[in-house]
Amino acid sequence: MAIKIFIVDDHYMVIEGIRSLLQNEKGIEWTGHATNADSCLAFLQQHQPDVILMDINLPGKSGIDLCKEVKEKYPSVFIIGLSTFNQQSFIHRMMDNGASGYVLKNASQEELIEGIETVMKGKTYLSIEAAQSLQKNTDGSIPVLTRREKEVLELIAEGMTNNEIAGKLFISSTTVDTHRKNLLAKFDAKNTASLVKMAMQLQLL
Amino acid sequence: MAIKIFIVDDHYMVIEGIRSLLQNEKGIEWTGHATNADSCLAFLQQHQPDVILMDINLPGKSGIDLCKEVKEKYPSVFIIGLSTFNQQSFIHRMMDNGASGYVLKNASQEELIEGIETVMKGKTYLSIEAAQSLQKNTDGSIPVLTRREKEVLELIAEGMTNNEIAGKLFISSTTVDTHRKNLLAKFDAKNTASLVKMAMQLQLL
DNA sequence: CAAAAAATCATGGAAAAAGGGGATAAAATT
DNA sequence: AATTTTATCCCCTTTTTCCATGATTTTTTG
Repeated sequence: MAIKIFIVDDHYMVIEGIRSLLQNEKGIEWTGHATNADSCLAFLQQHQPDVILMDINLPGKSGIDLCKEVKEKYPSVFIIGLSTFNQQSFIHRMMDNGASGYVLKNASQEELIEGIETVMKGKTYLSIEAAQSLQKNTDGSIPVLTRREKEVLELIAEGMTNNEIAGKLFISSTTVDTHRKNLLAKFDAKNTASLVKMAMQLQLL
Repeated sequence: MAIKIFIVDDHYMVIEGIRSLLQNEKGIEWTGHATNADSCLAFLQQHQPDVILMDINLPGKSGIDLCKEVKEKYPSVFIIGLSTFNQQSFIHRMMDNGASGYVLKNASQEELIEGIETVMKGKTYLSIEAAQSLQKNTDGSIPVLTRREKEVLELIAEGMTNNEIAGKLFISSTTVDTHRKNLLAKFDAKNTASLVKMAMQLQLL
C-alpha cells in the first residue's frame, strides 16, 4: 500500500516543489496540503496520512508547536521537519517534540524519498547537512525558559529597564533583576547584549 | 518571443516548485537554474535570460550583493527578488541594488506570472504582502553604519564592555563609548539590548 | 502529599552604560 | 580649497546592570 503523504508549508512554491518531486513516485500517495497549523489539524480530523512533512516556520503557531500537538493527538503519524535552516536549535526542538526526521529544503529527490521511507520503518532520518550540524555543535542544547523568563526576556530586548519591566508586570524590580540574572546564567551570557544576540539566534525572540 | 527565465535559489524544492508553476505557461521559457552566486555568474557569461528570479538568502554571497553585481555587468536583465520574508529591510536593499520586483515564496502562480510580465515592461512589481509591508513600516530606512561602527557593534553583541573593545581595537574606551552612543542614536535605540535586537532583525549581525 | 521548580522579594556594593556636554585631527566628498 | 564625515579623545553625573547571598511563597510534578 502506498505511503500517504501530507504537507504543511506556508510557501506555495515549496508545496509545488515537493509535489513535483513526489508525483511520479510509486508507493507514495499525495493526500493534500495545508498552509497553516489550523487547517492541518482540521484535515487530520478527517484523514489519516502516514507521514507529514512539516515546515518549522509557520505563520501563527510554529511547526515546532504543531508537531507536539499532532503527536499528542495522533501518535501513530510520523512527522518530518522541513526547513531552510540547519540550525541545531531547530532540529533539536523539532525532534524533542516527537518528529521522526528532519529534511532541509535543499534536499534532493532521493534524500526526500529516503527520508520518508526511513521514518515509515519507525527509524529516525536526518538529512546529511542536518546530521553534520548536530554533530558539529556539541552544545545543541538550548536553554529552557520559564513563562516568566520569556516575558522578561522579551521586554529586555524591547529596551526596557528593570524598573519599567517591574511596572509593566506588576512585580518588584528586584524580582525582575533575579529573572534577568537567571537568564544570563541559563544562556551563559556575559551581559544583556550577548543575551539578546543569543536569544535572537535561537529564534527565541 | 517567449520570456527567458532563470532561477537562482539554493533550495531544490523551490526551484522545482517554480519550474512546476511555470512549465505549462505559454510565453515563458525556462532556461535553467543555479544554486549559488558563482554558478549564476558563470551561466550569464554564456546566456542572456530576460528575467532572473533571485533568492535573497544564498549561501556565501547573498542575493542582495549578487543582484548589484549582475545589474552592473548586465544592466538589461530584470531581476525579481524572491524570499520567504517580507521584511522591509530586505525589500529595500534588494530594490536599492537594482531589482525590478519582489515576490514572496508563498505567492500564487498568478502572482508570479504577473510579476514576470510586469517587470518585462520595465515596471516595478511587488507582491501584495511585500507592498503592504513597505507601506506599513514608514521607516523602512536602515541605518547606514561606518566601518568602525560595524566593528564596535559586533563586539558589543559579543558581550564585550567598552574597555574590552578598546583593548581589542587599540583605541580609548571613551572613543568606543562615542561609537556606542552614535549607534544608539542611529538606531534610535534606548539601550544596547534593543540595539542588538534591531541590528539582528535588520540582518546587520 | 512531598519534593522540586518557579516566582516572588530583599540588601549592599562594584562595574558598566547612558546622557550631557565638548574638542581635535584625519579622511572623504563636493 | 572648502565642507562634511569619520575617528579619535576627554570630563562629569545619573541610571542601570551585574554580582553575591539569602529567603519566602506559590505552583508544578513525581
